[in-house]
Amino acid sequence: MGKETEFVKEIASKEKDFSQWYVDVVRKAELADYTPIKGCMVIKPYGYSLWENMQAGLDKRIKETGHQNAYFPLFIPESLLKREAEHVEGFAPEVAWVTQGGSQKLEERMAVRPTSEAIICSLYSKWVKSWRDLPILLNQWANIVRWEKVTRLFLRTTEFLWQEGHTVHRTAEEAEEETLKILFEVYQDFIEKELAIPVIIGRKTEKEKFAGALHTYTLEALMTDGKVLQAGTSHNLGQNFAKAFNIKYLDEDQQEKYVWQTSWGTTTRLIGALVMVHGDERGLKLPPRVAPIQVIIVPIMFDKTKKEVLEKAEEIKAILKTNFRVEIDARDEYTPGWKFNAWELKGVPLRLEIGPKDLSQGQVVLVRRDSGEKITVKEERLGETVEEWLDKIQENLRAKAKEFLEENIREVSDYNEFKVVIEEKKGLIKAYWCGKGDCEEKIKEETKASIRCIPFEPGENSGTGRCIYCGKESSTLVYFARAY
RNA sequence: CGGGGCGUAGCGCAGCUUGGUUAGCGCGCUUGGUUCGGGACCAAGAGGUCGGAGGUUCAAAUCCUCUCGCCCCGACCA
Repeated sequence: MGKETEFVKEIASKEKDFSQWYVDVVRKAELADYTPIKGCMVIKPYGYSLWENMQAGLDKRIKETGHQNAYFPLFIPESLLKREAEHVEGFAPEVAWVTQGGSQKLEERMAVRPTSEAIICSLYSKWVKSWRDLPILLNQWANIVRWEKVTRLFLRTTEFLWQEGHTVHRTAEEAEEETLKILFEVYQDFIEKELAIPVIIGRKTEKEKFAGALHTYTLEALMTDGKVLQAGTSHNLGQNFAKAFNIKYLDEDQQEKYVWQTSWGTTTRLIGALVMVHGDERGLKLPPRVAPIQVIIVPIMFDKTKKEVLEKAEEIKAILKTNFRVEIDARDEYTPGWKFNAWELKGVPLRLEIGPKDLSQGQVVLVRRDSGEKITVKEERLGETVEEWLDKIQENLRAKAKEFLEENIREVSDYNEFKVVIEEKKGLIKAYWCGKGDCEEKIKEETKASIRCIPFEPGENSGTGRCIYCGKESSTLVYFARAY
């Protein structure tokens, strides 16, 4: 590896200092940077372009499953936020308050939304009268503010971007069905297919669920440092908010009933996941489906042939542009080698080199970011080859991540072994749990590992075992890990 | 919010212990020229409220107090 790493002068070693590597990649790849405001980052054009591609993939799925976008206010009056007791208690420590408008002190202070259940439910109570008004299936793309004590680029910032869905249903079954539909058809499908990140799916424990929800489903992704990141959540709110906000409808049977609700969200945090799942010593590695630039053309410009090479590069760009996101790096002041490294750091999936030798032979050179594999392609086969290779890269990234995930799930039945594994190997541990919050808490205190989720698959694990902590007989097998 | 570390040119750092005239180095940047298939080279230049505020002193990047920010490890979270 020695010689390989010599190329990377700008970022810390992923092997030796993962945290610093992460920060370096985010900044040097120009995804984001710090700002004069504590805990708030700027998402730079390259990073924002990535986010836009991610938004498009999510938005498409959200709409395909019958939802519409809307936009609700940034501010939430304190009285509304306080309606649902568990909810306000959960968010209280991290709410930012507006107490003054201009020179006037406000009669009632307003929260800058830490999430929008309260404001949206207050409107739903106005909108819902009859069973014919249901369901309501809305999503909003918005910014959120949570006054976090410790922040990290993309992973935890004071202000962040997300989408939050808020739905209202007639029956409990319908709400549960919605919660699961979002989990699988929207989130899992998007994260695995577009981001090439495999996820572990399941239900959160009481301790870990959303404040105010009946229960929370989650998608957990494993980062290459062995810690997991919650990639998305889908909550079945039951009737908690319906009762707090008085959302009732008159049913066909002439009975007045409370509605059943869900909410669900994913955030710009997914960008952090992308970095930490696929990145390597040389920087970012972006899945082609969401990469802002899928093909970067680097012309090899000798004095005598510069003009012809550039013309050909433009011609190729024009052809590829109909199907792919492609750019030319024709900057005079950098050598090809420098450009190769720079675009690798930025994670561009495919590099296309074209020089005088290629010109004379009607070919170009293609190089994969994920494997380093290099081939020459005849010009007439370029379009199909690029398409094929982008697909292969997407699939390879997914397969690599999947392999890493599977290698790092370990079933453990002895608590001492648990401690050793979590400390030395990290990753996910599958173990039986008695269901008591006490055991969950003790394990977290002693090992820093939390229960990430209770997986769905009871079928194949219908056996029983002993709680990893107290030894009590249990049929609940759960995933533990240290998390971001 | 507790423990630790850091803050000096765009980036990475030296100088601080033991205060002293003009604050250095590498990369980057500007100009000119030669280059270009894996981070090119030569020459000449530009660039600093030493994170901020206050204090000690004839004199502060250096000593003292306060403060802001970032990173790491904990408690909290998407």
